Amino acid sequence: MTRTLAAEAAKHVGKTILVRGWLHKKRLLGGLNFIVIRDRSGLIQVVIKDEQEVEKLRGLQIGTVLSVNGQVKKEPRAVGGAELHDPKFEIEVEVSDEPPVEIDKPLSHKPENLDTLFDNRAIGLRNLNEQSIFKIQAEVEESISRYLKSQDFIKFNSPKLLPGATEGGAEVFRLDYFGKEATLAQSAQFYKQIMVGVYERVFEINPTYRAEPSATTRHMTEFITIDAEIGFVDLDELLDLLSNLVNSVVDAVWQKYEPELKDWNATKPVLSAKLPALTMADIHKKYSQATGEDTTKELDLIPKEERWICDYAAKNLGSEAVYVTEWPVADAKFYHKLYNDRPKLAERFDLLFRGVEIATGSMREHRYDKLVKQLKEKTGASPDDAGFKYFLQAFKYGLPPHGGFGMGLERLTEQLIGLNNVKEATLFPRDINRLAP
RNA sequence: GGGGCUGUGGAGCAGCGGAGUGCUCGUCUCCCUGUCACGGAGAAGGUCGCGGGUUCAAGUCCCGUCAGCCCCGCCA
Repeated sequence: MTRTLAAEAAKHVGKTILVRGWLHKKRLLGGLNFIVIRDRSGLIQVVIKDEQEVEKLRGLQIGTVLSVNGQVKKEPRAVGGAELHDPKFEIEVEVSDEPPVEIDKPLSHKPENLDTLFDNRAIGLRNLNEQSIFKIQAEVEESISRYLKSQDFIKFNSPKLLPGATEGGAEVFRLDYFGKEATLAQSAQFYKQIMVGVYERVFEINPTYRAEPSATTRHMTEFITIDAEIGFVDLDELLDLLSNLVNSVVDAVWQKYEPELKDWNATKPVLSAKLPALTMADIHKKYSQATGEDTTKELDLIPKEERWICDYAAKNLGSEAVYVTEWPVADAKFYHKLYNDRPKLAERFDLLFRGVEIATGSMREHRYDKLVKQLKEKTGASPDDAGFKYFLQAFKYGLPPHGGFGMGLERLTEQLIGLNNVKEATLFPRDINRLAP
């Protein structure tokens, strides 16, 4: 007999079907007994009266893999409107150990319990609420791909093992590479720019690695970045594209997973079609005036400012996401393009969403001579270093004006759902204290 | 790296100087024919993170240490 999924059972009322899955819940009442089976489609309840069949289940723990033949009965009292009667069980994988966490009710996401949550991740993820986080995340990823492809982007993959030299800023992981030193990619930056010379519009969704000793609710040592790069654009077009992308992702995810999002008490983000943009100087000024704390000397936004300006934008600009533009050159990377008329400012932006930075982007310096000059000034490195040489080659042989952005998949998921820690939106988080599971 | 907070059966918590570490969930046994956070009766399961100290008496107070979390810094 071919397998029928739990969610499809209601279509087979009166017929005998085969369901395969995991024992999710046992309620043995005596003469009348219920169990719930979980498969990839969801849950189905089985009603057991036959004592011999009940005996097969005795001693088996949640997680037991089993298959069951049973007759589908329409039953409004059961989840999904149908349940299985007169079941015959076959135990496929017997589980006799009690699971370390209960998976049939919500798991604790309190900060002090996250350690337990992650230590038991392999089992805890079977919880339907945990599952929903990563279904939502999968749709975030899918909808990003769909939107970018609809705009003529080509998806590609860049290498994550790189020769020593780096773009500066974050610390990188160093590792032995057959006697030479290699690093783990801190971004897809150089490769996506190189690919602009090939396809004009490219993106990838892959892991990136940072060896920062950060212990916060926003940072991990490994995370997934959506890296996009676009040729023949200016800053306004770039900001518009990202605005449209974010709006389209929010719509897609809410359309597909509204019940799951509401289970997490999520609210649909209020976003303007064109996300509002405020300059760094303006935000410092507004924040300093509102709070009395002077941040006008800061290069970047401090975390409190990020939260404050998001509140401000939600209340005054009709958007829970807001761009920060016009970054001081002192905080710019060597590949950032500076404003022609204001060389103290870079054409860089961050996108803040619900108090957290979810994306960063910029126009890139595409003129070879200027780029080499900025490289030398900013990093002190030689253009002949293996880490820069091939990147620069792309410019020497013609890259158009271009720009792009990197967006954190886990941070976006976290903020869409309303979680408090980016690790909760990560299947198997990696941070300064955790390397397993 | 700096500051703060927290470590108590498998999970989540209470106890904060004094009788026998208590509760909820889970597990096991028994009862239960519509449960769905089932209900009822009983049972098992603890080096109270670890090491010192104070005290007649220490999960409880002090010191150290380890682990985790939160904030700051770094960073995205």
